Amino acid sequence: MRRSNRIASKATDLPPPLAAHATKRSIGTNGGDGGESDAVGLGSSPKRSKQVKQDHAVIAKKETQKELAGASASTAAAGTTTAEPIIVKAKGKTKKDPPASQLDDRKEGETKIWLMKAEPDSRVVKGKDVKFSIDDLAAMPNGTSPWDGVRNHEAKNIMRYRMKVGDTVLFYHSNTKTPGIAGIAEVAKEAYPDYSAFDPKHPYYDEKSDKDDPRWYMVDVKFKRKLKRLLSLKELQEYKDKELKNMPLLNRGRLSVQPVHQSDLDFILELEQRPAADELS
DNA sequence: GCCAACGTTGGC
DNA sequence: GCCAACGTTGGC
Repeated sequence: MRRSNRIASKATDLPPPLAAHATKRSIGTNGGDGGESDAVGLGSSPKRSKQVKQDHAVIAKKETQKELAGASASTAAAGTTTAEPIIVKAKGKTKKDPPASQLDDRKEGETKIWLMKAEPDSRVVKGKDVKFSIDDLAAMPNGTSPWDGVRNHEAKNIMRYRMKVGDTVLFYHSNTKTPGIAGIAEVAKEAYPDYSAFDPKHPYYDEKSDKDDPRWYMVDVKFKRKLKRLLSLKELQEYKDKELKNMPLLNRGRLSVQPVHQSDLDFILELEQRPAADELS
C-alpha cells in the first residue's frame, strides 16, 4: 500500500555514518509506483525461472546491479565514505555484498530516522485502491502495517538492510492536495519479502520476483502519533537551504524511503510546535 | 557500456 | 493536466 518515490541523486545527508541508499518507491496508495514499471503493471508474463539456490550470496548477487548501482550513486552523492565492497565466495563464484553504505552502521542502541511516503488519497490501480494515509495506518490492527509496494531498489535497500525495529519513521503524504509530513511511526518488524510482488492480481505485482528469489522487501511500520499539524512540503521548503538543507525530501523528491538526520527531526518537531503560517496573524 | 527513447513520479 | 526530473529499457 504505499508507494514511495524515487530518488534523484543528490547529496544530502544521510543519517550519520552512512548514506542512504536504496530507494524504491512504494506504492501505496497510489498507484504508481512500482518501481519497475512494467513489472508492476502488467499481468503476467512468463515467470522467470527460479533458481534453486538461494543463499544470501546468490540472492545478493541477483540484486546486485541495479541495487548496488543506486546505492553507490547515492552514497557518492552524499559524500559519505564508502568502504570497499566485500567480496564473498559463494558457490565458487564471487559476488559483491551490498556496499558498506547499505549495511547497518549504527552504534549499539542507536536508533535511526527515516521518512516514508504514502498516498493518502484514493487511487485505483489494477482494480485496487492503493490509498494509505496516517489515519489508515492508525486504524490497522495494532496500528501496524507492512510497507509493501516499494518498487525502487534504492528505497528497498534502505528497508532491507538498514531499518531496524524501533527506528523512527516520518510518515509523509504525497500525491495529494497538500503534501507533507503527517505523523510519526516506527519500524515494527525488519525486512522480509514483499508478498505483494508475488500476486498477479496485486497492483504491485512484479513478475520478476518470485518466492525463491524475492526481488522486493518491506518492513512493518507501526503508528505512533499524528503531528499536531501537517507540516506541508511548502513549509518545509522554506528551510531547504537552511535548517533542512540535508533532507533528501527537498532535493531528491522522488525517493520514497529516505534517511533523515537527527538534526532535521529535531527541527521538524520544533516546527510542529509553531503555529501554522496561516494562523499567524 | 553508451545513450536515445520511453515511462513514472509527484509537485504544481 | 502539465511537465520537470528521474529511472529504466533496449539497440547498437
